[in-house]
Amino acid sequence: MYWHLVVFNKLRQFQDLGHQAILIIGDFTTTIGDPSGRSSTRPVLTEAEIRQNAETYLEQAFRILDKDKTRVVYNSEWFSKMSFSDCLGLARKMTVARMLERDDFSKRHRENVPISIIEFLYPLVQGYDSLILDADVELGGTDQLFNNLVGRSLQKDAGKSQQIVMTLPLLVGLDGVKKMSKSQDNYIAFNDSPKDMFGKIMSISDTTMWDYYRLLLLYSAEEVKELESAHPMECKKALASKLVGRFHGPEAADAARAEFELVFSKNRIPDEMPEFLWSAVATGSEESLVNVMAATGLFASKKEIGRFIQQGAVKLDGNAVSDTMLRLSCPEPPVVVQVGKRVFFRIR
RNA sequence: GGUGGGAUAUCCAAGUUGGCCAAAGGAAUCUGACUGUAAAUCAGCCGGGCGCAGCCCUUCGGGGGUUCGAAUCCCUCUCCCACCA
Repeated sequence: MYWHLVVFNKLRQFQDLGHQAILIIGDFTTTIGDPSGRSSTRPVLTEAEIRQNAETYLEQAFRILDKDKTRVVYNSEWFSKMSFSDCLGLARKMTVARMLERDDFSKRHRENVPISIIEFLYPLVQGYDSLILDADVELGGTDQLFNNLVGRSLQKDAGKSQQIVMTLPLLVGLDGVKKMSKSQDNYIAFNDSPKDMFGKIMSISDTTMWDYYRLLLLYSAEEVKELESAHPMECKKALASKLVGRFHGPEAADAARAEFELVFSKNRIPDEMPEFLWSAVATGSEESLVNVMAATGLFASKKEIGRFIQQGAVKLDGNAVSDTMLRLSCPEPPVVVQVGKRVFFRIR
């Protein structure tokens, strides 16, 4: 996910300056659930899901980080060995009053939204990571400030030198309002296809775009200012090209840009799209458009398809369809069905 | 431990003298218009099936019941909140 790029970028800078990075996989922590910024308790993931997540995470990380200067640790290494009395000993280090300093907790407490005790433990658990690893700098989003500071107290308590906490601005998601996160489904993934990635970036708002320039491409304030005099759309295309290029290479970026311009700026039909054989989507020589579309499995229901047609979102070879009862026969030559701005498929 | 309040669609939230409830309103998503797949604005849609101005099915925390008929009444279970202890 793109948000990670913000942290990875910073880590990479540290590496380039000769530091070693440690990535902590919170495989243990995940079983608790991070309360950050959410109003209800997070569902617990299974072990298999956690492992899978960790793998994709690392794969993404090493697109940016220097593998030789990175150490990967799993926090289950130390937490799974802890006894209950160890746990209580850790809990002793924190008071409820201090915990309620945390904005998220005090807010939920005020509004009578449940806070599970286990969530109170989370900052301690995370702080303990720093203690075990003798961290000297910890990076995180601004929403992690409290948790990271707990690491400092634990280190101080243990008579060790205290880590520096460096918080990084959160990345706004595609909606332009909430922070980018998986649960909000407003994210761009590192492994999104070039086409999707390009499209997602083009859909962000102009204000969000400058954040992306600064946080993802590390543009300085002056550089951004300079760009602001250009046409925003051009800036956005440039942003999209650069980012797609970073993950998929320059050729893919050029191709994605070319296709975007063809399809959305010139309203042309893209070259590549899913294809369905007539025999696979129809039962006889004639079939209703609704049934044919439903058979592709691209839509939630026939009701939805009916709505699309009524609203003029469906086009056959570029011509809008208005009749919900329209019947088709095996198309010759193949026909291109377009739904909305970005769904295309061909029937042959 | 006691008493009271609550659980409604993706989220928030009406509805609880039983029928007019597939369920008000808001938000989000989605579609159309305008555009630059930006923002703002306007309009529409917003459970599913049927050749569909109609009919049918599933839904109001879970299960059971009363009734011609239940989101609404009764029983029970689960979870949440508040006050008292």
